[in-house]
Parts: sequence; C-alpha cells; structure tokens
Amino acid sequence: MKTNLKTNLIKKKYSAEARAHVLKAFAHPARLTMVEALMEGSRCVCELQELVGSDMSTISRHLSVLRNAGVVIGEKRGTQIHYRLTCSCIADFLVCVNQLCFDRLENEAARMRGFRG
Amino acid sequence: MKTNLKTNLIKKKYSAEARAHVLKAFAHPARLTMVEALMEGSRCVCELQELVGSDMSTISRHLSVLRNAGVVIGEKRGTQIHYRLTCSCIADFLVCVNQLCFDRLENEAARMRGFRG
DNA sequence: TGCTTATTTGGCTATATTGCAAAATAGATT
DNA sequence: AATCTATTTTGCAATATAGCCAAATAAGCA
Repeated sequence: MKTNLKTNLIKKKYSAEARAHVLKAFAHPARLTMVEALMEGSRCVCELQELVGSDMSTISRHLSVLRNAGVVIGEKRGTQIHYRLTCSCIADFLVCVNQLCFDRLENEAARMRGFRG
Repeated sequence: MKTNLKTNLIKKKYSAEARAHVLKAFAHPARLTMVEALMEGSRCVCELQELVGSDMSTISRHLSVLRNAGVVIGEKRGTQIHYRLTCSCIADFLVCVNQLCFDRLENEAARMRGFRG
C-alpha cells in the first residue's frame, strides 16, 4: 500500500516536466558538489566558490538554478548570503544515485573480465 | 553513524561527474515518464513509445541515455526488447524529488497569498 | 554621501541536448 | 535467401546550457 501511495503521488500529482526540472538542477557536477557540501550545513557563496573553484559569476548562476528548483534557499547573514538545503530527504536521494553509479561500475568491471578471460 | 557512512560513500567513492551523469539521465520529462512506467514493471520499446508519444527514434535515443547511465537494462523477448529498471531504490529517489516539487508549489502559493493580502 | 565587499545579472561564445526523418541493423518468419 | 518487424544509429537543424568577462545591485561601513 505504501508503495502504491508513493507511486500515486509521483504519477498523478505533479507533471513530469516539474519533476524533470528539479532533477535537472541536481544534474551538474558543480551543483551536485555544492549540494553535497550543503548536506553538512549551510555555506556562504564564497565558501561554495572556494569548494568548486569556478568563477564567482558561474557559482551564482548555479545557485540560481538550485534556488529556482527549490533545492536550496539563501538568507543574509551580515554581509554574506548563506545557502542551505530546503529538504532533508536529499541525502537519501543521493544515496540511490550513488548505488546506481556503483552498480554501473560493477557491471563494467564484470564485462571487462568477460572480454579478457 | 549511518548518515556518516552514507555521506562518506557519496562524497568519496564516486566523482561528482559520475553522479551528475546518472542524474542527468533522469532529468528529462520523457525519460522520467518512462522510468515511472518501468517502476510498475518491464515494458517493451513500443509500449514506451505509445506512452510518451514521440517518434520511435527519439524514444530509442532516450533509452540509450538511460541505458548508458545504468538506470535501465533491456533484454530481448521474442521480437521485442523489454526494458526494466536496474535498481529498486529509484522509487524512493523519486519520492524525494516529488517532495521538493510539492514544497516549491507550497512556497509559491504562500508567496502569492502574501502579495495579495 | 561615497566606498567597499558580496552577490547577481547581462552579453557573448562555445558546447551539449533534443527531435525528427532517413538509413542501417538484427532477428524472426516465410 | 528474401522479407518483415522492432529497434538503433546517423545527419542535421533548433534550442538550451555552461562559463567567462564586464557591468549592475545591494548592503554595510568610513
């Protein structure tokens, strides 16, 4: 039943476009890196820049993508703007992505072994 | 501790590029629609085409994106190729995306109310 | 008020993604 | 072998995204 509820929620309540939009926000190495940092607590833009290493304007653009998708939210603290995640479920979410990566590597490794021996 | 393990796994084991690549595979309305259909069981390419309504070549391209990201896997059954998800965690994953969508709508609604009254 | 610092936005070019139509494959079927 | 059928790949035009520089804001401070 639980799964059914979930499935229902997923399938009926919001459009695929809306969900794809959110997913797209995560789907960039720099943005993902920032999100992962934010999983540990809020960070100001300058910290995120240092972490990612791109131009400040690029960082800001990425943050606006995340903001628009409702993934992060920023608030002033003195002279800086500190960003944080809007939702704690994001961590679990990324664990699954990681699982997929892992499986993919495993499969590739297995295929390699197959080719050689 | 559990969270720490998770976090560790996410942060150290695979590159942000690899994870972003997987996420990108989900980040398209047509692909998301197909993935959601596959959550209920395997489907052949023609069924997915009917569901999404695009050109067959487009569907096939989308499937190759999902295949490359390790999200789906296809196997022959008679004359058709049936696709299925590689990982059951995907459902939970999408629940979180949905949650984000929901929150975003809520916030927007709240903001609208704020503007008016 | 004018200066400084932190962040965002506009303009631009380079690159990537999308989707259709046509051609190519790969297997099953006759 | 010839032919269907289901699917994938290629070529190409349209659109979207990324990233850098320079310019614009915005808020705190001299």
